[in-house]
Amino acid sequence: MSTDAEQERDEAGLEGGYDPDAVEPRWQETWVDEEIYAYESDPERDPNTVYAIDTPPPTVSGSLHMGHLYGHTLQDFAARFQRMANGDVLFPFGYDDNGIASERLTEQELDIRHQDYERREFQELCREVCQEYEADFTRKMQDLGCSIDWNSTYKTIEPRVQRISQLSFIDLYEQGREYRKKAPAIWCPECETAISQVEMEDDERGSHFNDIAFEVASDGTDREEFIISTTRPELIPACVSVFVHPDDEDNQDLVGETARIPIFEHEVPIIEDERVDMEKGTGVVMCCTFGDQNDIEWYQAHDLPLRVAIDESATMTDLAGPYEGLSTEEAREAIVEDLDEEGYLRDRWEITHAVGVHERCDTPVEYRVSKQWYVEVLDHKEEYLEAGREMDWYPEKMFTRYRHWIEGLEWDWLISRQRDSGIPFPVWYCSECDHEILARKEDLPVDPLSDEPHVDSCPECGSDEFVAEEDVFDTWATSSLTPLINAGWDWDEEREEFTMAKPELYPFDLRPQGHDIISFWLFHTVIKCYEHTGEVPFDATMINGHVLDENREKMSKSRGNVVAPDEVLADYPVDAVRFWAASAAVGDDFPYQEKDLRAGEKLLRKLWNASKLVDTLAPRDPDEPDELEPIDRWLLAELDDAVDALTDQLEDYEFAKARDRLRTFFWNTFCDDYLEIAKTREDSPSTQYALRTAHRTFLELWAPFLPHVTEEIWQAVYAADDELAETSIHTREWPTPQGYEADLEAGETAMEVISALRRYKSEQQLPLNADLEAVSVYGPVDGFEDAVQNVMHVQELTVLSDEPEVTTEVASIDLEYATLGPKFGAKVGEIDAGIDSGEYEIDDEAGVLRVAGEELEDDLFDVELERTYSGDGKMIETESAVVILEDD
RNA sequence: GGGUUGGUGGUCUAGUCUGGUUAUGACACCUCCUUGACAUGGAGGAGGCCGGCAGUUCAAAUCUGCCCCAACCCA
Repeated sequence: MSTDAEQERDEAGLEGGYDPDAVEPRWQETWVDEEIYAYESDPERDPNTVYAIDTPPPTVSGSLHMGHLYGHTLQDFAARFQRMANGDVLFPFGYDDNGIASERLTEQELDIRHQDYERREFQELCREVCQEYEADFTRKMQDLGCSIDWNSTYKTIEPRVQRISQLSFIDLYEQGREYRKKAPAIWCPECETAISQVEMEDDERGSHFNDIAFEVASDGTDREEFIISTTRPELIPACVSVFVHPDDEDNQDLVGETARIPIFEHEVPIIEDERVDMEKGTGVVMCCTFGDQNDIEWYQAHDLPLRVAIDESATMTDLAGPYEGLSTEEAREAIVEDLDEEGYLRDRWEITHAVGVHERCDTPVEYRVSKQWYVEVLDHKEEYLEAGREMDWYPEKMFTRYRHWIEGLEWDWLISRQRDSGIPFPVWYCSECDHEILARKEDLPVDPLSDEPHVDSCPECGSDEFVAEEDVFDTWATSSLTPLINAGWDWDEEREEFTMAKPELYPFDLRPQGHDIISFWLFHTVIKCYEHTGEVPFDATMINGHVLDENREKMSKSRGNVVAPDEVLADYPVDAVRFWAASAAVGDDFPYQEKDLRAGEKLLRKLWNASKLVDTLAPRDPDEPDELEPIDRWLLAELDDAVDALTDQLEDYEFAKARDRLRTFFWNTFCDDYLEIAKTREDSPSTQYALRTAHRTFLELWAPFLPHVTEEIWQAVYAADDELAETSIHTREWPTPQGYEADLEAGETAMEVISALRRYKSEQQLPLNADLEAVSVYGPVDGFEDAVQNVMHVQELTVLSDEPEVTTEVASIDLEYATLGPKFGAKVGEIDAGIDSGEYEIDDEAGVLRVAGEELEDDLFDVELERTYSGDGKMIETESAVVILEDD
């Protein structure tokens, strides 16, 4: 395989056009085969010299989408730049395959039910099914040309990660940061598990508002009944009280009375509470076990009883009497019908409203009281906020999202899930006294359902009967541990402490993350790792925006505007896609645009063709002459500036700025200006040296953005005959400024003069290589005379030491407002007026401008002269030169 | 409903934190040109009251307030 590739590489030259279809897959394969991006750990290595990325693992059961492509491409820009600039880079890859999504995938693929299998068996099946998906995902990722170290991968379902997850649980437990408690929790009746707040989202659903009459059972008021409005009549059997707002004068008479529930006949108190929304319905509301979060708050605040009418699968319980066994939907219809029949239903109309649903299955959630495990977070909000402050945020403004999320936290983190697969809690309970028995760290990973606890009897009560914890961890409890997984965190039995196999990686340099999941994935990772290590796990976090469609609208399956990476890559080179990916400022959403991809393709061709030209103009490895000529020194000095600017921008993750800076400098300055001049100077050793230096540097500077085309050209032109690991452009040192000094003003002026002459030819409809008879230049172009003369085909070029015969008059006066304003303040208006009306005097002797009774020093104004040329030929003015053309 | 971020030629955008009078570039459009690589190239041109309204200031795309629109997060 690799010999084929090597052979092809040797044969590759710069003949013909650039063929990305052939070149890109060839390099992708070679890079992977020869492990160009492999990271070799050295625990002794100075952490400051390693650049490590903590890549959040994608859910493998989903297909690769533009978000994956974009996110990983951004990371790759950073990885490739850092690898060149600093040397050691870890760019790992993980697969998140222990979530509900993977379980469902396995069930579908194999047409099985997880309930029919033992937990370990089912996990084994999950692993098998996911493996195929992972292989496919890996192939697609490799097609993106990212410099991932494919030796450093992990799966969240693998035993090593299970062990780390369980270690994490035990460590937090021992620190007293976890507790098990019976409390209301958000519940998905479809998945039959508790879920956390972040897994619930709002969805607009059609429903009915029902006005239902409740009788007053006590006699403290004249009223015999009142009306409540509800969208969930099936909760009537679960009603435990009725609430009225303290400011609600119309209904004050009800407070303190007792209501009788229709059909079910049980009686409940009427209580006042300011959480009632007076604007909604009649202002009287029922409180049930549980319709929404308000019900939970009331239950806790007013010490109300529980009436559980809905079970874990959303089926009515015996409390619902005749409706027992019905689903909530069936019960809703049946109850409404019966209420209507008995005269309690007073009105009913259709509405749409926001319903909380489980994001995985879109099922409306219930609230259920159950015993669950929680991680305490509310008491450490300040510390987590401080951890966020310690990280560098790119862009900075994203920190506010993190801050607001933490400030708004109201629940501790619920980490137990009632699933049959997933990573089990390493816990048993004493069947007598409910004492918690945790597994020993050295025994992990364990599954309490098939493993025995390490004690024979309960240390509390001596009982020898144990009940295994059946619950498994929330996915985030595992996927929040990726920095620890990547660094090889583990419990060292002998030293009795946590250790890391690759301590030099931690804390990681960069954490990439989509802006929509800062609040859970990033947040959970920060707090978990912080609690385990006492350190913030990342130095910096880079928040990427979303890829929108061509009309700047969000891509979604329902809208049918999703663009698949496969389709894009079938039409465009990966390097062109990367060029597009670099177009947006990090953090901004940006549209998928074919025109940007075409612009990328054009750049690849330009780079290829310019390389071909350079190859014909100069030998590949010329010696540096003792003295560089001005035009060549000028180019290299400009190149130094570009290297400087680019290095800073890439360090700050300003990929869009770096891309534009480099493109402009390469295309306009190097190709349009310098290469045209170089064509006329190919025999000059100075130019040969500058051409090659610039060309090599350009390839290196482009390498993080365009890894394939730069490697192809580099190997064809410059690489020695050696191992690819030694010769790849991607393992080279990032360029540094060489300290060239040049007369930048003269260079700039010369380019202006050339532009002016080009414009003249264009206006005269002349070919650009047409001869010009005689040109005179007045302006600083020292050392660039030959360049101007040769490239513009000027037969006779004269540099004037004095201004040409012109009559001048003042055309306008430009004021330096930046210094004038602070100095003269309100007087500026008068000064402006004086100049406009011509009431001013320029004193050339003293170098001052007298206007509006003030004397302005010469640094405060610029006189723009209108020149009228009276000699032979045509005069062209540029910013800092005057050009005279005689051409008849 | 609350918060955050953004709104700049036809399209995408730079500039906004740190106010300074000609608002950046690319794409599309029009005109012209076979430069020793690239016509998938090159030169030039037209096109913007910087979302709206007020305010601060000698001066506002930039600062302040209100409003409109969009996205995201949270209810």
